[in-house]
Amino acid sequence: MQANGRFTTAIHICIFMQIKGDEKLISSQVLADSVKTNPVVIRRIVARLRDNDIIGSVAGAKGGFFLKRPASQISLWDIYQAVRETDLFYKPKKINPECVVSMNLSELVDGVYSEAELAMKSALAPVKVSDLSARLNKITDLKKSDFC
Amino acid sequence: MQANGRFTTAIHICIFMQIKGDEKLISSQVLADSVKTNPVVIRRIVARLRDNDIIGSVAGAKGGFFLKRPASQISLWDIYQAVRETDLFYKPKKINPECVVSMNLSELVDGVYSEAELAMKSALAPVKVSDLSARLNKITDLKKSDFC
DNA sequence: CTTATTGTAACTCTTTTTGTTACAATAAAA
DNA sequence: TTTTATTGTAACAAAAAGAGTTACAATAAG
Repeated sequence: MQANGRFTTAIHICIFMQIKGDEKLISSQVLADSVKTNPVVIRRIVARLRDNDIIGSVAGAKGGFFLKRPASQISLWDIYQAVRETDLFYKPKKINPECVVSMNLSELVDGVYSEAELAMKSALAPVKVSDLSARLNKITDLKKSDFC
Repeated sequence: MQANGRFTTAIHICIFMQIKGDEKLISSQVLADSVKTNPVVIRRIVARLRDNDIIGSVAGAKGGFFLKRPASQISLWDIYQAVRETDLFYKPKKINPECVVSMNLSELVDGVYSEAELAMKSALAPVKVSDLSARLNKITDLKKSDFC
């Protein structure tokens, strides 16, 4: 899996919670079953979403998670920012002080890399969790009962 | 280093070759010194650029690499495509057949992920290796002699 | 022939990510 | 108040991806 496995899983979590978590707390175990992973992996991703005010949590028996905002106000860009660890592109740390190219490379690519990231933002920001849920509904004509 | 270390290094190589490799072959050893890595690492990246008609090579003594096209016709998008291994975003391989969200997630994110990639292309494609070299020239007022 | 170089395989080392175990903290419920 | 279900997190193991290294056949210049 790549650095962005978290991103796709976080989207999964948010869609799941919109559909299934309406007025109800969802546990990390239920999410883990849906995603086919370990509850701790879920809690780690949720921790990042919690830090970014996307998800809230309740401890103790019958505790769990809930969406902290309407799904229509959670964009894929919000999620991407919450769960990403490293920069989109790598900037070199080993610099050869005797080479003008090496010395200036970071500065040279800096502008373009920022542009690329902004471009990505412009693609991800307009898409909300609710848009994906709506499309899922359209695809599957789903009833709340008929999924895990 | 991340998955995209290759990308930045490949840009480094191309800029270096435009400035220093004018009418001259550049060896993997010289590039490795500039990048502060091993010649084999360079040859591996160059192999990808070669497969994409960005760089050509000559074997044997006094052999080396050369830009196969004018630097003004090599975009960062060309380089990105040449050296990238995995998709920009991860699509899940473990699918839970009992969960509608899991079952349809790939299809749900597919469109947005493509849009994000296209957005990135629109940022990277207009920038050519020659643009970066030109800016390097402006920054450093470089003479061919004064770098490694 | 000798030498310098690419191309590539095979392997190790390092870093990143994911998975797992364990347990304190918490709150519901009996 | 004890039991139970749950989050939060630390610590560690396993897996995957990358980068670095060694080795060597193939090639071409001199």
